[in-house]
Amino acid sequence: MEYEGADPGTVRPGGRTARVRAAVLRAAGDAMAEGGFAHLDLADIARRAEVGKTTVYRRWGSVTGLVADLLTDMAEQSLPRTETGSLLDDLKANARLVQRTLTDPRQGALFKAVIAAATCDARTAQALHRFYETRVEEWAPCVQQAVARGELPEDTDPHEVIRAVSAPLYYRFLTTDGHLDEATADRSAQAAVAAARAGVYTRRA
Amino acid sequence: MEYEGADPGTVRPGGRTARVRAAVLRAAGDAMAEGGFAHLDLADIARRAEVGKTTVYRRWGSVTGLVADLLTDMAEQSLPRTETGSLLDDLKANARLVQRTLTDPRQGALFKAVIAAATCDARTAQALHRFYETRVEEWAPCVQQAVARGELPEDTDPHEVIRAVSAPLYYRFLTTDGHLDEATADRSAQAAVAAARAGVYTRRA
DNA sequence: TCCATAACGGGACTCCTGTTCCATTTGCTG
DNA sequence: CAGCAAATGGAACAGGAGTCCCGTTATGGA
Repeated sequence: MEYEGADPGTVRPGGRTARVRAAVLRAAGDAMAEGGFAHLDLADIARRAEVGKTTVYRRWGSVTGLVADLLTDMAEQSLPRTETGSLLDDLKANARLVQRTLTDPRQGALFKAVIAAATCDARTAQALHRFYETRVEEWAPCVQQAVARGELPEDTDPHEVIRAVSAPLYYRFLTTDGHLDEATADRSAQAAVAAARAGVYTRRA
Repeated sequence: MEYEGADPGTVRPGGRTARVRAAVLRAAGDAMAEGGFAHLDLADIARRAEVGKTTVYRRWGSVTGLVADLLTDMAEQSLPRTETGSLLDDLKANARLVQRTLTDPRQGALFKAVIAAATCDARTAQALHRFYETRVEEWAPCVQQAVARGELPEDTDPHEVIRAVSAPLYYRFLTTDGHLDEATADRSAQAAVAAARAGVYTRRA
């Protein structure tokens, strides 16, 4: 009577298991970028990954489960952050990074699909939240430095400022057909700085 | 040889056809609010609406097509706007309206599903864009009045300001698990005002 | 190196989504 | 109010997504 509840892939995570996971996650990303969330089919992903259909169903169970795993994988690979010494420039760099990501054909489609998946399943939503939490955490220091330099009020919430930079870009990305250009990215950084300076993001406000 | 390309429901839009459309759209809204976009099944919607499954497939064809129709229907029913004479108060009212909508269990789930559907299909995305365009258009006047009063720079883009109010709320709604409260709504209004005053949303900026 | 078994892969099977056909109902027009 | 055809609805059908079974492969530990 062993532990039968152990998820497949957790007892022997190395070798073939790891290769299969990498291939499937890659294939899932490709499929989402090409067809979007709705047309996603686990059998097709298995074919792309040159892996048995049964394996995909056994290890991930559903499309949303697979996306959740993909998101935890994405959260682990972090991107380098700039460090210019100026809050506005740092936030502009962040905004342009987001803008480039969402504008890129493959990445943009991928993010759309991932967001769609997260709205359909609680576990996937948690994975998405964690992904953005790590991204926000990575960029928070540049706000903290601005606070230390006296550019911003003492009790400014760094996370809120970083989120304020991304928010307009994602909002445009999802709810308008206007294209996201660099000027838009710069505006969102400027807006975040203006609001932060005005003390909107202080914790006690 | 008549016009065979005419979509079903367009030649005799009255009577039964209209009743069927209303029943199906209502059922679609219910289904989306309950199960989310992924578990959406046209046969189930037909059952809820007490309508033949064939009818739903013939008139709307797919889940995304149905959502697109639902969105044009939603865009037509407009909500009343406040008129307080103060930009900040107007925008706070707008922000709280959005916050209440997204927080409401049924409406919130519905919007999640609708956004998910829009990421999967170009036609549905267009319908979603038009929906937000009309909403933004409705609220733009209060920004224009603020410009007229001299509260904001001359060439401020009113649409951008309204979008700036909603953006943080939607961003939180989709990418974090933090709950949307009135304080958050007020902050987004304050941030929009601060940025607008700083001239971030002027057209030539 | 060798063994126990975790993990994979193929194929058959089931159920459900979406399509097609045709009879019936019911708007619209004269 | 009468008739034509638009629109609906039921039933049968087809195709594909997801499950199950069991033999095969190869991992991790001794």
